[in-house]
Amino acid sequence: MNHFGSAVEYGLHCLLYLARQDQGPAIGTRDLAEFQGLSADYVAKLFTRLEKAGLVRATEGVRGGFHLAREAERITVLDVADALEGRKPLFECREIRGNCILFDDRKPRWASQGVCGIHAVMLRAEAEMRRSLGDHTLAQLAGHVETVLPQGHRKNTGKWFQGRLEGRGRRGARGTTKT
Amino acid sequence: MNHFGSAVEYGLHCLLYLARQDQGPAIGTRDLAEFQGLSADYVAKLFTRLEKAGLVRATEGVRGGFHLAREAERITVLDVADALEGRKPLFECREIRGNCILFDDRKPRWASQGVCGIHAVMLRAEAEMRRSLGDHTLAQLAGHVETVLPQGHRKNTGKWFQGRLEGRGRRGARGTTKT
DNA sequence: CATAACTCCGACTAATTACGTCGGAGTTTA
DNA sequence: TAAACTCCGACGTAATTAGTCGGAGTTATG
Repeated sequence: MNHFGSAVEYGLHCLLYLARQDQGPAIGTRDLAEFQGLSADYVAKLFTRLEKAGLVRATEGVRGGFHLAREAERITVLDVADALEGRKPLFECREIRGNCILFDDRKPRWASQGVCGIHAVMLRAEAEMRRSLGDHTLAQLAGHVETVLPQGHRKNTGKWFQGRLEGRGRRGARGTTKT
Repeated sequence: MNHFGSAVEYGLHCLLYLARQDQGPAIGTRDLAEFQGLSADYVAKLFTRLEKAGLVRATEGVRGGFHLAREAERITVLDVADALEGRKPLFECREIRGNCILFDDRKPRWASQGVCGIHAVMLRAEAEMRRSLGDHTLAQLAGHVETVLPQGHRKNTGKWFQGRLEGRGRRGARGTTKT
């Protein structure tokens, strides 16, 4: 399976919407999910993890939703990945070194001293990967998206979320919009 | 789970033994496994993949076993990982872009043009990781091991494999050495 | 003040994947 | 000729991921 799963992908896509409208009102997870055709329950779950990691801040109640907890320039893709899937290593060393049949019974000290050479190579590769992810911020990504999308689309997106927000709390406005 | 699993780890450890004794006779998978306390069946399976990828060459029959197919300087950790677990990406883009609720029915061309920004970041990180793995060869790793291990140990290792080889083919020499 | 919408949170299920095992077929040496 | 080896794909089990469900607390509307 892939090292980064759907959680990271969904989370990043959602956070980009927050980054693009951060001075406005809070955005609800249900709206984010519906706008992108994702499972609302699942997105909600992801946001609780993002909040625990201190990347977003929730406001409760009917007009509630989420904001970024700090500027988009200071949230990296690496932060998001670690928050959502827990900092997991590329490779986990099983210390095969110590299994050598020649040490039957007790293994000598040098067999488990320092880091296994293979493990060291993997750690280095992992560090490179993390450095690369840490170099990209939500602000950069959001900026990129702006340049690619037609202007009209951005406007329509803003309107849709606005309309959604205004519809909230009104009795029966949602009814049975369960997917 | 980890991106690189036990297959890569076992495979690299085994290949290091081949690299360190490459001018000698072939080494059998059963011996490699037993020496390191691994499952013999599993190691055998890994070597069929390594052979398909052209990294090792088998010689059949009673005194059979494996050699590296080319010099240890020209086999990288990346080669081994790809051979054993198949070149799998860090991340697989599900093209969330195209799900936007505003395109109900047919999505515009620009929604799926080029690479998704998030995907691009992931691809970059993956490239960095692969570059790093591609920079390390079996020869380097084997050289490192030599500097760390006591001289006596290398000698004993050679002897053990030698002894194992000579014991082969003799009626009943192995008997029920099944683990 | 009561209701409906929201966030918040952990337990639960289903599908996929990694790891390891097994049994059979062909090859070579004692 | 028989025993040991490599070779090869199918199978089983355990762990992880993706997604669902139900319940508790908070806030605005009628």
